[in-house]
Amino acid sequence: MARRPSNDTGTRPVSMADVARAAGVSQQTVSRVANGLPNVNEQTRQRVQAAMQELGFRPSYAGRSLRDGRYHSVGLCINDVTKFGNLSMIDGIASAAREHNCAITLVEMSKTEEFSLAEATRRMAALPVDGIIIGMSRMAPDFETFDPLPGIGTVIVTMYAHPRVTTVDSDHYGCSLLLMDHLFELGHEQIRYIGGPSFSVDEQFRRAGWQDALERKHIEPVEPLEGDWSANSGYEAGRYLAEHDRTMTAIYAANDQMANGAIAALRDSGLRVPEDVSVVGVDDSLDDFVAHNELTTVRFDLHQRGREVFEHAVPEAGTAGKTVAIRIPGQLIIRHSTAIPRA
Amino acid sequence: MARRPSNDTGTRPVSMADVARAAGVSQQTVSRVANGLPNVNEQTRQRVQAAMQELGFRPSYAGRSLRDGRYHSVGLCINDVTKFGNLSMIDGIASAAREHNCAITLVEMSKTEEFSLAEATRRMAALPVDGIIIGMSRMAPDFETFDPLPGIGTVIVTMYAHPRVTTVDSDHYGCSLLLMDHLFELGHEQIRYIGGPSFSVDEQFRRAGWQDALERKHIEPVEPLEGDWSANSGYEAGRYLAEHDRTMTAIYAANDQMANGAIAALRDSGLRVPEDVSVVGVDDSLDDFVAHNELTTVRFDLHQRGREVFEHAVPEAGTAGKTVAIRIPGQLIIRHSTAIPRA
DNA sequence: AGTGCTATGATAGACGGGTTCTTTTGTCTA
DNA sequence: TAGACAAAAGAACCCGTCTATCATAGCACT
Repeated sequence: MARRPSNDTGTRPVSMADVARAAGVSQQTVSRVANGLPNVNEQTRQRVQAAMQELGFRPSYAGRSLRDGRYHSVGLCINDVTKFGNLSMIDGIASAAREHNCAITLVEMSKTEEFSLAEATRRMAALPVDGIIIGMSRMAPDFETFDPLPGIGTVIVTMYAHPRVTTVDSDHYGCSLLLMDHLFELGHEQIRYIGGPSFSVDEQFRRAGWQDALERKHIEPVEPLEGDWSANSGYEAGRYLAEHDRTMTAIYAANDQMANGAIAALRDSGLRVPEDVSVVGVDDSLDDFVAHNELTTVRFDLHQRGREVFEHAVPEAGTAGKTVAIRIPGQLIIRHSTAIPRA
Repeated sequence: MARRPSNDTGTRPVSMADVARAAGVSQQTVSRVANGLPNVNEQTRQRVQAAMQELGFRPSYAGRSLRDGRYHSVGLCINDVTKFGNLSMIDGIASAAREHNCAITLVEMSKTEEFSLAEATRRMAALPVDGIIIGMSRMAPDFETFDPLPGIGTVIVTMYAHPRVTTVDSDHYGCSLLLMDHLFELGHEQIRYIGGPSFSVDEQFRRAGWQDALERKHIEPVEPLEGDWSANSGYEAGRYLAEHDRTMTAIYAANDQMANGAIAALRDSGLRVPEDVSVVGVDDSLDDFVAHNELTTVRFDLHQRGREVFEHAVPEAGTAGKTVAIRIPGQLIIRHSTAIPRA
């Protein structure tokens, strides 16, 4: 009648006690063998190992975790797995986790809707995790008021700083400054902006960087356009700009995909890139998809970000947790979509 | 001296007993409150909940799992997270997992090297998983001899069938037939092939489909080319074909990225697509990256695959596990990169 | 006073691995 | 033959949650 068969008939996993019974020894002798401890007779050891083999013994994760209070896994909570930003997050964290011999426990919240940090931590905390990582690609409704759970490391991946939680992100503000400086040095001043959807945190900071860079040079920023990160939306925006703005000399698209679309639109409108208009993007994400990628862009070190995120979420003993805000700078990659503006 | 402090000073997680002590009730009552069982006085309930709140109680995953023998997580073992095939796997499985209120425990093996199934299951079995999913994107050295661990559902995502393990995959052979039939109907016969790296299982089946389709029509397959899935490799191959093969009327590239590169190469060589040469790809992966995507391709239902994979790895009680091989057909998407061949 | 119900406590055990303490067994030496 | 000592193995208990009993108290309704 037991929910799980406690004798040898059913599907209950094989425990040390089962092995011990089969080998005719006590459970702790099995433990000694399993953990390679000394003081076991060689014959006994072999007998126990044979029993393990035969029964297909594997140590229970639950039992072990209960005992030593560690899970060897880090929780990652994001919304849409397929978005470039989130994908690169998984990738970077997977590397770092592997270095620490650690797994990732992944939870995808809604694909499209925002979620609260409280809800996210509540769900993650119920899972086997030694630390919690939350990708906040759009502003959470409770960001200001959020308090991390005590007793478990928490890191939010976002550009916004938080007084009580460590935040880590690629520098989505600084990347704009890098690109704008590059364009300024070439001599551009009329630089239009094609952004992602305005709810995106990355968008908010990339755009702020564009705007601040212009204002620092006392150039009035002209109406930014809003896309949806896709090449098609970049194309639409590029087409619009080609037809309505004859003074612009450069376009800053907030990601490479839109930049690629914008370039196609400019060329379809009879403008040359980079001779007539320079175009820059962000992410360095085109290589696999576009032959002879010529786009000037910013590349982020996603593995470094992954490492920082991981190590703050699962601090080594002693490193424990002041709240910090880490911004990892990108690297300007100059290709051939930028040039000195026409006279 | 205890490794974990057993009193109230240290960092030991808060247990039910702690809550009970704080609320002045028995551990039993805390359990009743935690699990929403009846027969608890409203005042008592509130007192207990207040204590939980204040102490930051969260039920121990280890304790609970140990008790009820379930982890509510499925293990996923793949090599390179960022490859399209693997990414789409994470995406599809994440959806299915969420529907079952389940997390994914992700382990990235080596980025580049193949791994044995025995090694993969060994690692996954040591984690909190109710089922094991292994993405075999290249042939494992021990595929033939592999035996799944008893007592835990195992699914391999691959086109190869296995006598003792359920395998699930998108139909990487059938997609070729769909595309070839489409080209045959238009009147093409000289159809060249640009494949991925030959160690790739997907490549092996896509290529076999191309070859069989031709042979069924008694057309001799002409030397397939090998790329690396990237647009640049597709460009190189396309350039080569444009210069060396004046009789071909169509190119089948084994993924969209290479197809996109091939189209660029053909156009750079003065050939029109689709008027002079038709081009098809697989995956329907260009939309975000290329404006006005015109590539005829095959789209796979990755969420259906994810669901099949998940449900065979973590069977509902009763559904338990005959070994099957499931191939999920793709869908032909006809755009404007294919046309009737020139006369 | 008896019956039935609700609210709670006390106690114990199952789950599986690991640690600590203790006991048994075996061998060597005085 | 007794004593010393080490190796081998066992017994007990802990980790935290949940459930299964049982016991007890309080209250209300007959």
